[in-house]
Amino acid sequence: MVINAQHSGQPVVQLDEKSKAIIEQLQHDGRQSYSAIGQAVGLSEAAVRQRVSRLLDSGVMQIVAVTDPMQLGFARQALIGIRIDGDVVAAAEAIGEFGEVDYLVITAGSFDIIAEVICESDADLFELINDRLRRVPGVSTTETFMYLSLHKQKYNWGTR
Amino acid sequence: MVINAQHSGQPVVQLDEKSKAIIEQLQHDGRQSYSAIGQAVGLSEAAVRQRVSRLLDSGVMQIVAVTDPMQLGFARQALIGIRIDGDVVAAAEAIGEFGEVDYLVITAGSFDIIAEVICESDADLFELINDRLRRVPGVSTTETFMYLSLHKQKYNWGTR
DNA sequence: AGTGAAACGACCGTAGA
DNA sequence: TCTACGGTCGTTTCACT
Repeated sequence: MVINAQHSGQPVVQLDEKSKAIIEQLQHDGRQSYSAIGQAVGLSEAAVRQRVSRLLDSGVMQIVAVTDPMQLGFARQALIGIRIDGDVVAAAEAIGEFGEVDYLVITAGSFDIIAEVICESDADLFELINDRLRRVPGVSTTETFMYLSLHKQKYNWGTR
Repeated sequence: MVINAQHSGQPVVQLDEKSKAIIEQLQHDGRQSYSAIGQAVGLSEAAVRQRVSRLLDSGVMQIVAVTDPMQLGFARQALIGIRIDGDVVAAAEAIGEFGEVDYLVITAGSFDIIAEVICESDADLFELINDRLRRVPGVSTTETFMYLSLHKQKYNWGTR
């Protein structure tokens, strides 16, 4: 499941100030009414609606619920750096299948793949790494970085 | 800005099946109407609204717009592993101030801090790491993992 | 916590500039 | 791509369970 790749030739969307302002509004509250947004940015309700539809349809923006894993009892998070012998993409596909993996990138550097995992307990995390991750074809070594605290997390790209 | 910490004594919220189903709906489309959700999960519109309000007020869930940095011209993403001499938290605060940093965790392992950064160009990334990051008090060494491709990204925690 | 009903406001399609 | 305008549907409030 490749969502995006650098140098993929994807068109880069140029947003005007109005669209940036709309996105900014929706980053604070994704359920704001179109008319409220319109008032904030100086457009009619219908105009806001059209622009939001375009942003959603083109995939530039998504409006989704995000949950806090900690508050839901998923207390063990970690980043895992993985070195691969052989086909990195195939390994990435396989590792991406694990439900505990919520984020996976192929990287340049001393790791080929870095994945973020969310587990309920140390035991779950250990089982994932030891019993499943290390048995994925191509995985040679792994290095685990347990989260001690999450200091910053933001979603507001494209509107700075 | 500490969003969360392990062993922080935060109450863990127990969600029933209905609330999980509601979250699941909103993870697919954060602007779905309460009545549509109600039909999907078997509750009245008013009941869905009350539950969603509670989930939002308690901070368990957020409904936000997320954008695709690539499509907006932020083509250089990287994870940076950072080793700190001295006060890790102070360094984390300082590094978190950089606008290019969208994600920052304090970790156990061979890095003290791991940060995700999003830049428009290699030059921006280089400037960030060399001119600003390495001058943050306490930063001893850094290791950069450039993104080659993003294979998986999901937001649907708590509802598996 | 959940339901139901009525008033209000938001949303959606269409038409026109 | 914007505004204008009705019909329709969603949301809100309130009384009740």
